[in-house]
Amino acid sequence: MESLKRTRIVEILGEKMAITAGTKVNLKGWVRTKRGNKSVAFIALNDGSIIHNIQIVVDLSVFDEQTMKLITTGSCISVNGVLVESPGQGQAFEVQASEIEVYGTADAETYPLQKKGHTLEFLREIAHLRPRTNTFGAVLRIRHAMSFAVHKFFNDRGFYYLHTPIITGSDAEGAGAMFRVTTLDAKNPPLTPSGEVDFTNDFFGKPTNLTVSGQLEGELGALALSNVYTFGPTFRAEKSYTPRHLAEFWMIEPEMAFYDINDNMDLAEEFLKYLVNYALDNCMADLEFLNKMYDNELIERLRFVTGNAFQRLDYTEAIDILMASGQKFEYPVDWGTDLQSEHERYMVEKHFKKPVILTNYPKEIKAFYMKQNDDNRTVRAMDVLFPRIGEIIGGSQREENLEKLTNRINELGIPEKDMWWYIDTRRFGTAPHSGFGLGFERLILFVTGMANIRDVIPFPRTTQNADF
RNA sequence: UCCUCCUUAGCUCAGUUGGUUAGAGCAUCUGACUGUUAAUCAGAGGGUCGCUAGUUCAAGUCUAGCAGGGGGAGCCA
Repeated sequence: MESLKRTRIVEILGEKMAITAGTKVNLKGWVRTKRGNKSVAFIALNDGSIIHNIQIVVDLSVFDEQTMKLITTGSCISVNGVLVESPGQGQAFEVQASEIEVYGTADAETYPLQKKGHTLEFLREIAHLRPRTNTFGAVLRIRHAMSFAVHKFFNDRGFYYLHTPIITGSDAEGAGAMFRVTTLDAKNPPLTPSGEVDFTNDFFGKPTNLTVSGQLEGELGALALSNVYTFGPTFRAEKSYTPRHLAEFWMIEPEMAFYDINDNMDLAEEFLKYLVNYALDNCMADLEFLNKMYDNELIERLRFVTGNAFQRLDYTEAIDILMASGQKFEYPVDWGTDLQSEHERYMVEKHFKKPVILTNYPKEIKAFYMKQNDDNRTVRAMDVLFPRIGEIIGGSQREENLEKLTNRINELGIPEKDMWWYIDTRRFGTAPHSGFGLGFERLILFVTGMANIRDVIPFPRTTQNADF
C-alpha cells in the first residue's frame, strides 16, 4: 500500500476545509456502517476528529471479496483514495478508494455497537467502547474544549495554575466523606495499646485521605501569587445516588487576593459566560448534534445564558420571594435552613427564569472559612444556581481576620492544631480574598445538555462502580 | 440511607382477566439489487422471560426476598 501522510477527517469536513477535491489522501478510522450492492460499497468512516463521517466509495470490481468481508461495523481501516465531490445526496465530498488495509476486524456477531441508537444506560455498561459513538465523541470533544478554555481564561487574566495535593492529611475541609489512603494491611493493621488502628506506622505516619477540595491550599497560593486557580480531581466518599454526583470528579477553584464578594461574583459570571461562549464558537458541530438528538433547546439556552445578566440577590430576599410565591413546597421555607432543590429550581426556572447568584447565607449552614458579616448571623457566601443542574458554583469571600476565624473554628469543634498552617496566613500578612469552586462535570452537563453526570466523564466513579 | 419505577432475543420494546408452541423492529447469517444515506427486498438462525423461594391444576403475568439499573430526596460541585 502506498505510504501517504494521514489526513484527519476534520481537515476535510471541518470548517476550515484544508483539503480540496482532487487530492490523494490517506484516511484511518473506524467503520460506522457499510452498505451497497454487488458493484459498489459505501463505508461511513469516523476517526473521532469531528462528529461527521466521511463516505468511502469502493468499486467492488477492484477489491477482492475477502478484504471486503473483513470491513464491518467497528473494524479499523486505512484507506488511500482521491477526494472527490460526491455525486450522491447527503454529503459534499467522498473518497474514491484505491487501496484499503484492514488494521483490526470487529466480529459482527459480538461487536456491541450498532448503527442504530443505544440507550445511555446500555452504553455505560460498555464504557470502553462508548467513545466510538457520536454522542460520546461529541461530549468528549466538548469536554476537552472546556478544559482548554478554563486554562486559557485564567492564563489570559494573569492567574497562575497551582497544583494542590491529591493526598491530604487534614480532614477539616468539611466538604463531605473522604476516601482513606493507607498502605496498612486491611486484614491485620497495627494497633495501639487501646485497640485503635495505629497510623504512626502508616506511610505518612498519620491518617490521610484523598482531597475533597484544593481550596485551603489555593488560599495559600493566592496569599503569595495574588490570583491562582486549581483544576484537578477531587473525591467524595458520599453514597450519592443522583445524576449530579460522582465519587471522583474534577473541580476548578480560583482563589483571588484583594477580591471581595462582588469581585468574586463578577469573576464567576464572566467565567461561566466565557466557557459557554467558547463552546458556541468552537464546538458548533457537536452542539448541533446534541441539540438535535437530546435537547432541542440546548443551543438556545446556551445563547440565553451568555446574553443575560445573572440575577443576584440575598438569601434573605430569596426566602421572602419563596414565602410570597404561594407555591406548595414539600419542605417548608424557613430563614436559617438551607434551600432545598425544589426551592432553588423554583427561583431559577420559574421566578427569574435565568441563572441566579445567591449571597449572604446564614452562617450556620455554611463552612467555617467564610467571611462573617457585621450582622453576626450571615456570611459572604455565594452559590450560582443554573437551570436543570442546580448549584454549579459555590464560593465565598474568606474570613481574613485571625480572631474571627479561630473563634469560628473553635465554635465548630475543628481541631486547631490540624489547621495551623491555614491559620498562619491570617497571622502573617493576611489580606481580603475570595474564591469559588466550579464542578467541571456540572459545567459539561449544562453545555452538552446531557442529563446524567455519568455520561459526561469518560470513566465515571460512583459507589459500587469502578469498572474500566 | 429513604421513597418510587424498571429488568422478556445482541439492542430497543410488545406480551390482554394467570391458560397450549413467548412476538415485533433493528442487528447477525444467506440470497437479490449498478450510487447507498439508520439503504431496500426475500429467507434463516437466535430466549434459563434478572436470581431464589412461594401461591396455583397451570406463572413472563400474582406474592416475598435478593441482585442490577433508572428517577426523586438527602449530602454537595
